Amino acid sequence: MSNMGYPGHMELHEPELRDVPVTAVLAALADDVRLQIVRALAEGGEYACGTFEFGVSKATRSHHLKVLREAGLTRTRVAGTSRYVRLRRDEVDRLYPGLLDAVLTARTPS
Amino acid sequence: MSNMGYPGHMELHEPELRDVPVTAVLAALADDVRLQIVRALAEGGEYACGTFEFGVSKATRSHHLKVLREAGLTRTRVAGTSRYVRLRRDEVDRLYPGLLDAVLTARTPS
DNA sequence: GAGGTTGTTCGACGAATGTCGAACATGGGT
DNA sequence: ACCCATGTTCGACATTCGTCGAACAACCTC
Repeated sequence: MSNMGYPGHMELHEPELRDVPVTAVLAALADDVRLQIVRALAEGGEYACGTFEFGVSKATRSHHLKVLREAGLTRTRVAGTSRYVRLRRDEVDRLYPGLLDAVLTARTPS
Repeated sequence: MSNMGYPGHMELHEPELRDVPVTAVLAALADDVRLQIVRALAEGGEYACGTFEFGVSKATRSHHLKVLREAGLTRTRVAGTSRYVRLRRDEVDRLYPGLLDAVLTARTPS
């Protein structure tokens, strides 16, 4: 069992939320597809990336998940060929109280 | 000159906050210059547009104030050649409780 | 009215963003 | 080993965005 480094695969960039500019966090949430992803994640638990089928290609989906991750909003666990994403709810709520609640409960203006 | 139906002055577009998509509200706040403006406005009261000198030209400043206004975040009162802007704090707080507080109290991770 | 102040609008430009298909990488199954 | 499923990365492309100077419009004061 080699407990040494991880030569083969890239480490996932998951910054601390406090190191991310507020504008980056807001920009990450200011997209319809990403907001749908966040809403789905807010149900709780982990979701494989492939779960999110919102009318975009898998390349685009991967891009959006990267934006959310690098904004400090999600955490990703690698398991085999799949990656499981979950919302960093407690951390977001602690640093930005009310932000997620405000965004998630928003009604879409018909 | 005859009156050609051309309006004497454009009406300011100030939508109701509930008619603005959440993504538009978030996008309006996801900019450094606009965030500085909102922070200044959060002090309370009205501010003339020229008050905001944040290293951008007056054309850019006018653009940012338009974005904030059309996102339903600010209200503008015309008085002579000046325009006085104020934050629609109550309405924002009512529709998105915690949003402004979360954004305004954010520390810059510089 | 002339001139100055305040703010908006109009192109124009570069940068950033969302999107896709295709190629690639990795791991699981048979 | 081969194939397939899951995701990422790489151009490429169109669109949007932030920025500016210049022109314009409205207003106030002399």
